[in-house]
Amino acid sequence: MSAYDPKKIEPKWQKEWEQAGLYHAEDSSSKPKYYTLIEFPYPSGDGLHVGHPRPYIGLDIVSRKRRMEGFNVLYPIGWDAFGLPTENYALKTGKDPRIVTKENTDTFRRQIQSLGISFDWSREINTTDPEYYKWTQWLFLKFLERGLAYKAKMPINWCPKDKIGLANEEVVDGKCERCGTEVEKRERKQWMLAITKYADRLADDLDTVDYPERVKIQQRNWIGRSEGALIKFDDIEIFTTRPDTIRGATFIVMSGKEDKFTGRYVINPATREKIPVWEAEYVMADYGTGAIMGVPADDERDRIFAEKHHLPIVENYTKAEFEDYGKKVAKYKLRDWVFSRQRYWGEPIPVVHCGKCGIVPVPESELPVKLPEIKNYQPTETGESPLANISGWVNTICPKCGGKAKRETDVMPNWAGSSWYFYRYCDPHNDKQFASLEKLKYWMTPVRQSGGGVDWYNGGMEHTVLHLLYSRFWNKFLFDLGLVPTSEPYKKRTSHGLILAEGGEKMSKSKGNVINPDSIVERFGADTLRVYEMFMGPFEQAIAWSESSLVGPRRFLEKVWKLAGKGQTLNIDSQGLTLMHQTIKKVSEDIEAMRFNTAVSTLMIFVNELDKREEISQKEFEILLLLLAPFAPHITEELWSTLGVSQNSIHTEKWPKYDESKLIADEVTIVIQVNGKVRGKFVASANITKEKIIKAAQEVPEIQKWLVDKNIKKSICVPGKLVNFVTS
RNA sequence: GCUCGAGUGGCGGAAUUGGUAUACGCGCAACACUUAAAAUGUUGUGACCGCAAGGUCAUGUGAGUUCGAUUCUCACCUCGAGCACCA
Repeated sequence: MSAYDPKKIEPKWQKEWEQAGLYHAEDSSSKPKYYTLIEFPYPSGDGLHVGHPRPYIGLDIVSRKRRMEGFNVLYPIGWDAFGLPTENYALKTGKDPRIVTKENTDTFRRQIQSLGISFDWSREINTTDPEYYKWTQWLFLKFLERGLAYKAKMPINWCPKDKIGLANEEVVDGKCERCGTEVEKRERKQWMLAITKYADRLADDLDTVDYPERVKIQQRNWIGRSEGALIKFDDIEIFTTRPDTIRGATFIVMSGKEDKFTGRYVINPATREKIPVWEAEYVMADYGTGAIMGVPADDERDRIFAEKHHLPIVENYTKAEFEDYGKKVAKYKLRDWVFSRQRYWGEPIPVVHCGKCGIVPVPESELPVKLPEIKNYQPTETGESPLANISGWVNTICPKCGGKAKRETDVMPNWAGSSWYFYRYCDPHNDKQFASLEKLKYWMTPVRQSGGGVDWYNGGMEHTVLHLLYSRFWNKFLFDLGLVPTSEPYKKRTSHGLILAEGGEKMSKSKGNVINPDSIVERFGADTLRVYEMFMGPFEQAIAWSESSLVGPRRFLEKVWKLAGKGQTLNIDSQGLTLMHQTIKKVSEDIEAMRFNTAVSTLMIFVNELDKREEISQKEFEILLLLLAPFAPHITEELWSTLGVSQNSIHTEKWPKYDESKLIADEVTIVIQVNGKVRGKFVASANITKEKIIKAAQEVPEIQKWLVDKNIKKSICVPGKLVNFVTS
């Protein structure tokens, strides 16, 4: 038998799978559907690093298992390619961002394809493709049409030296990242999306989805709903979440720069007493009404304030019914979404400004409003987008009156394209609609459980607030218009941990510690990289890369390869049978719970056991290959093809089932404890009774010295596991 | 400051309806094969005491509950993530 050579078999099978269309999702099928989704990458100029594939491999394993379980699986990929780094690169080099994006996506595609991820490449999308952003613009017009997109004055970060607006990310310690100048706030009219209109539903509907609890908590905290009451103390209206404590209110505090008494008094409507009005820093101007009632007996901060300034504290007051004094309201931390950027590399906002007609949407027939090709990507000195310099593009005619008009020069934030990309995957080549309702219904309507949307969405913890919330908001809006079939976009959400550099630091080009998967594939093979990334630690935890640990998974695959050359037998003894069924059960369950690390170790134990034997049965080897196939798709396909049991790809074979009755071993080891300490053990048949265990345990020679001259006060017995003698 | 996580061998980690702590892997050591090395294989590998048999200690620290605690309760320490005075 030849040696295991991943360089020979991996490209061969990748080509074959692609030609056979093995991973193409079918838009109609007699099989039940399953939609697995990873966050589509931003194709940065740094190329792929070994952290990128971790989530792709994780959901690839789930997707491959689902196919083997008989599902019609949609596992797509694309590129979230608008955004700052590419634009800044263009600014520096003068290179067209389209070219840069093309180069970067070509690199990413080649690298991802070398890993054998079962993406359906026929559905690849790119947010910077006019055929794609046409629909991003169309969706924006829907928001405009329904009054949810509006213009408002909002502050932006302004660098007075560079004369450009800065993203938060470009402001470091209040200074411009490039030149170090102190950043100023400047008011600008900005496009806004009214996400706050959906605040209640975004919070409430978290109860209907399967997200990790900490993700739900973060979303709820971000929305920040608090229910309370508005109460008037004369002309000052305050907001409180504890209106029942009003009889304990002995002062009013308004937002201010420092603690000071205003000289004013107002009447507490509950007690009819005159109370002082103060100003203090601890009251926030933009939350609630910017004023609170001070209840020092009930609120810690109010008490500290009262003690500091010798204000009265009333301890024993009676609870009030707030309806008598105020009205019930809910307040939110969530603010409307600033939706415009004064930049180039984004989707143009498809409206024109007409002197006569005002803001006029670009008609659907004229979409997409294409980004013009330009030479200079520098924003204008007035803070407008570089697009404002292209007079041939800016000057247009009003679609309504035919008079002279100017195009909007702001573009959308890069959250826009990622707020709806998962619909496009369902119908990626549709030139009539962003996606047909029929196809959305097929892919996003639940098959078995309640709740709808993408069946399983995995992403990074860094996106659990903004991206998740924004896309849920778009989904709810489109659901209300009857354009999408479910009120929530994702049924189940999980997250993965970062892969850090060997020293535990984040990988970045600037630190020079980026590990490129190409070199790993070259030296160890894609299957080894895949198994290693799954084996290295818990999937949802951040973990440091370790070059020296890669040999473990490689040795494991070598062992699997060698098993194919072992002598064969038809017999499996009962111990072997038990191990095989236990392995099926454990690997199946671990994949569902994303415990990939223990799934791999279970497979290693199985392989070690088979490796010890002179002969193995074909059945055991088949089961091993089937269970390993989602983790290491190339080596298993190669070995499967030489086995000759089937003409099919292993990836379309049936996922093994375990037999409940075979899980329990005939014999078990019973641990003997004396006063809670392990003193010995013995082997007994699995169905031995308690009485027999206790009797047999006392007869074990090494136990007797611990029992001599002692009275056994109590014997505790866990059948099949343990016995504990408590002595006096 | 608040909230949520997490602390287990030399290293990554495993084990929870409370029941053999350290699975699996890396590393290390010895041996086999080899002229030699690599690769591979075999054996060993928590700490301490002991010639050995064996014993004692050990899951961040200290208490508690229990026949029995990595797992449950309380207090504290350290690290990480998120949020910024949210009434």
